[in-house]
Amino acid sequence: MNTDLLLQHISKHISLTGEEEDILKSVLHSKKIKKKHFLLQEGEVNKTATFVTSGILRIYSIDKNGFEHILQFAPPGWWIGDMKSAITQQPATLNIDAIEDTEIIWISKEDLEKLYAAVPKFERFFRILAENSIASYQQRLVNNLSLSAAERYDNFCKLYPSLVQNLPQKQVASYIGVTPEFLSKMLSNLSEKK
Amino acid sequence: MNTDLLLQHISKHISLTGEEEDILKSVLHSKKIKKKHFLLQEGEVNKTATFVTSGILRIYSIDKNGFEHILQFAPPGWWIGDMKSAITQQPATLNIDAIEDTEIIWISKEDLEKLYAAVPKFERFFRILAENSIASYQQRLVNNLSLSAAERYDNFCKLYPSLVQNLPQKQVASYIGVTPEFLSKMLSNLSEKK
DNA sequence: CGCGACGTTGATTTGCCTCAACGATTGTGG
DNA sequence: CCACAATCGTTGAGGCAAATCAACGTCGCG
Repeated sequence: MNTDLLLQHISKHISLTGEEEDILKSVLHSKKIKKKHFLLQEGEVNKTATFVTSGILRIYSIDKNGFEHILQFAPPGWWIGDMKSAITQQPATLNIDAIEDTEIIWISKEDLEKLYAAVPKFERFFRILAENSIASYQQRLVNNLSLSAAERYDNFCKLYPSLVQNLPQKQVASYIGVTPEFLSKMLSNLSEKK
Repeated sequence: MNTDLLLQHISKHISLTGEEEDILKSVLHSKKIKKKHFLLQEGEVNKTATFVTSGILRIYSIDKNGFEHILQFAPPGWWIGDMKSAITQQPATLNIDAIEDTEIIWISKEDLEKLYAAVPKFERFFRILAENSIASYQQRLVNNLSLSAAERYDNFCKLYPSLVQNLPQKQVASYIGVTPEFLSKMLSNLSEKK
């Protein structure tokens, strides 16, 4: 298991002794998820904290008409999960699958509680992580409420330049909240204006 | 200062000794905010954690055309803040003001750090708080991406029945993401169908 | 090779917005 | 306590951004 990226990510917010690092490593597991395969499906319970080390995951809901709405992409270095299900241990309403072959590191909810007990510093780490996540959800909401589709697209490109290159266009459309057809027309209008 | 509601709220997630409670109380301040007055304005830095004990606050952005978009209401028992500004200590892009006369308890960022150092349990408390907040932002985003205006209104009424009673209709419109005119028409259509 | 996912383009529809005018209610200063 | 302004909700006419539906070309992959 390649824990380099995870340890590097953690060390940005808290510093661990060798011993604490060992405790952490004792609860880590790794897993590979093939393209289009699920890490979590609506109805299952989200029982782990998940960190992406390679590839890309996405988390999305499926509405009553069968359309997907992407909440977040998780490239390497990102955490992902259905938070409501993780907290309540009730069935998830969100789905997580792999856009390309992906590797993750995961920690079970039980082990995470043990980790908090053994090394309280991790409470701090995940607090900081969660607060950063709130900040980006607040921003995302503001954007959805106040920007036009073209502006949301622009914003997405600036925020995730590397993702835009690697994602099918319809995934970007689903993230910014428009139909694939509309995004296609928007982009062709945009390029002919130049 | 009336700390009952706050202590009760905290005790749902962690339990404090008498001594720890005293340490907490030593960093608490209270403040009254009159209706329509600001707690935080775009451009200022969010330097405190804020807990509402009476009244209602709202947090919102103002777009380039001058329209307000409400991210959250905070009735008694809720925390509120511009998370990005609180983390980075950069100027806020969000505004917080009082919908009615309101009382809050606040903790400065510096004191909060001291509190974390003195009583690490509070890292846990705010981690749990933040994770719950993420869960509701995820749900809010799903709703905004997948529901019609009427469905979002319905949802809001079910989620915050007491708020719907006490808020001016235009505030609800701003929260669910429609114009006041449209919400008005929606509601009159809805009632004539019955 | 052939199938299925993806992107494109066009015609049409629609959910929601804009602008404007008008009562009703609230609140505030004289 | 009244007069006036400000805010709020309502209603209507018209407009626009984005959705819908359908048809078609293309490419990557099994």
